[in-house]
Amino acid sequence: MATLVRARGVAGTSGGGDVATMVDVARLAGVSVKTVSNVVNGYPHIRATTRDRVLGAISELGYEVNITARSLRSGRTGMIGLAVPELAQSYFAELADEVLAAARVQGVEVLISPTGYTREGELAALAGPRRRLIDGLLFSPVAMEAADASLLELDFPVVLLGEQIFSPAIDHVTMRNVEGARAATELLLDLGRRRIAVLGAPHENARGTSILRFEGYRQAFEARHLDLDPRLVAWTDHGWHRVNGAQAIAAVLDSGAEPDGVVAFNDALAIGAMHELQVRGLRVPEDVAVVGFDDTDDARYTLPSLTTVDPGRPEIARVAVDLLCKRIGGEGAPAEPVLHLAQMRVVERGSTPHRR
Amino acid sequence: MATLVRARGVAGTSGGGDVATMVDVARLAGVSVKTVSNVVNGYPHIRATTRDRVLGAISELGYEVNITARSLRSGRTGMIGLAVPELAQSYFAELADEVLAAARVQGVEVLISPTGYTREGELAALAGPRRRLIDGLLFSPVAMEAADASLLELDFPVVLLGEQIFSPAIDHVTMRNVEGARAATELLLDLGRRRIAVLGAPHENARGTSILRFEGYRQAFEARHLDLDPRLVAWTDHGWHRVNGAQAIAAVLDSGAEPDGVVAFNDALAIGAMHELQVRGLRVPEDVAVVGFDDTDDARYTLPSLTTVDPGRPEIARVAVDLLCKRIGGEGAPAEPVLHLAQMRVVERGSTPHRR
DNA sequence: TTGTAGGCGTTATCAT
DNA sequence: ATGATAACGCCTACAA
Repeated sequence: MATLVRARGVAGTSGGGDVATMVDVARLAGVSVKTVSNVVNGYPHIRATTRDRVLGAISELGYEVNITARSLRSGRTGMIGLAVPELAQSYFAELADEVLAAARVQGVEVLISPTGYTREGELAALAGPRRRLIDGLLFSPVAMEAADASLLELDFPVVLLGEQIFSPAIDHVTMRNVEGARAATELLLDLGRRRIAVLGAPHENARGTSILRFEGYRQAFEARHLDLDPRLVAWTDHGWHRVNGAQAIAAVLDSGAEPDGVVAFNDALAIGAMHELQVRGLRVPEDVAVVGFDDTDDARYTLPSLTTVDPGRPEIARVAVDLLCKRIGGEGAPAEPVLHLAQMRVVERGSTPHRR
Repeated sequence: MATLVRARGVAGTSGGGDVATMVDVARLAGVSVKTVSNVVNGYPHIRATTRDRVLGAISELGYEVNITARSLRSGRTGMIGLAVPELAQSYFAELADEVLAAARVQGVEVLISPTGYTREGELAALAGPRRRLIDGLLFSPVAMEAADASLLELDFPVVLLGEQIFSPAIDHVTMRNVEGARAATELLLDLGRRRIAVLGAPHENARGTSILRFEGYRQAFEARHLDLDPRLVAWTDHGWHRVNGAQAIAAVLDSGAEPDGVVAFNDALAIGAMHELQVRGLRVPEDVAVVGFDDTDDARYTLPSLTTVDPGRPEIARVAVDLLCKRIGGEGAPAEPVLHLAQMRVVERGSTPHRR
């Protein structure tokens, strides 16, 4: 029927401000739509002259493929999700930058969902209309409970970035939490410190990260047959921000525990604690040596600069994105679920004295 | 024709792991597809019993509307872009969190593109396939040149967040740069400081932000008939990170200029500078008072805590998202291009002595 | 108030 | 190596 011909096709012009489609390109190049599609998608068996004609028409019309139409047809959106608590926490901001860079290499876009440290926020990242926008999800849960683990078995690939080991059936890419916290604690023990406060310890609603890092702290003491002083163990009520670190070390100091070292479970806690120590007239590292965790950029420019555990964040981002893309593509993906632990190392700076 | 009936329709089952479509819902509810669409989109004139039947079928099948198909049909994706240099810079990370929150209120998704402080990165955010994924763009350019301004006149809405006033034809939502820098400088002058270094001053490839904030610094001196010492004016080669602040103040100190105050054009520069000052044995604020710009969370937990200019970031995010959504919807949008300057204020902390 | 018939721009199938 | 045609799932006319 004549009505099948589109209006701007009838007019025979390129349509002015209108956006060119494959039909327009095909008409200008004198080929079929399928051939244009083949050229656009790099299909190999195309005569060079044909390809040149098509490419000429494409650049003449300023044609760009309509990703929405491709998505509808192919069932893939070319986007992956990144669900993290908030970007204002440097660790997640830097992780997001690295995920975005790795995604660019893979040719996929990233849709970031802040989950706000809440269970509801995390469940919303898994369900809802957002799920239809992405082909897979990088998920860093901190508030979900073990009982929610079954929700992770979705009809599309999920790679967990956090430390919550919910299920051996799901891919995890994460850091050596136990080893990192143990190495941080051992650094202080090597320096002769014995009254080492720990900030971010697990309490009732413990997060996986907290449990694992505390285990590293505990192991370091146990290996040397030293006892833990419960007054030196501080947990935080509302997250691991700087303010929580300041409050936590204040509670330790007020208890009369007189710490000579601090292991903080992230850099923000360490920075807050260092601030509070210095405000109270204690010298870092002479009176109290401090070690953080995450090696965020913040840690380089405190005074003194902060000794911290580098968890291998770029490696985590790259491995996780590559793995997720393989799962989505279905090619080259390992048959078994992956548990990848990134390379870890302690970065010694001014908040701990030099080791001899 | 019989071939139009889909395979799983013939089978008459719900299709197991298959995803339900409007056709499935319509069949189960015994209504037409159009009616399902009406219910989903909140069309008012529907009989209550019909709506209930449809809603029942929707929940029974676990149906969710296919956003991709809706996008193809409607020509909108329901996503907006946010193009900023990098998330690792706290200002942009906190801005991104606030944009995401405002977008959630508006019911749109946000696609973040890091532009890496490069002209190519910024042009890529405007062109390329990414453009087809979003209905509008929040754009914070720092490297584009005035000659590129015409590229901003796209076939879809753009709201500029940066300070580059390229064209009066484009919506801008930004901060009071001149007033903020002037207020910061005047605070130091009020305290009796006269040798006030400025970090982040414009040089050849000047960014708009730098030019505007330097103008504020200049005005404060001019208003008091004081001269500028060029040795106190420091620009940075590679961005406004902490390391650049440390290098810039080092250059000032090495010139023998002996500053008693510092105005840094963002908090990262201020933190780097404060670090370098203290490493060299200078006391903040006694010997050198320091003021930053941006009121990032970083500024609260330096030692001393950092006096800074709060540029009204949450207001910027909210106003920009709301304006962009209005432009996209075409309803309630102002006829003229908007220039919105957010409320600004100086937050006094420990890096400047108390004013009497 | 509800139903029917395209078509949004792309890719897959099948044919040539 | 290339072409014709049918979906992908939804929404807008128009019809009833």
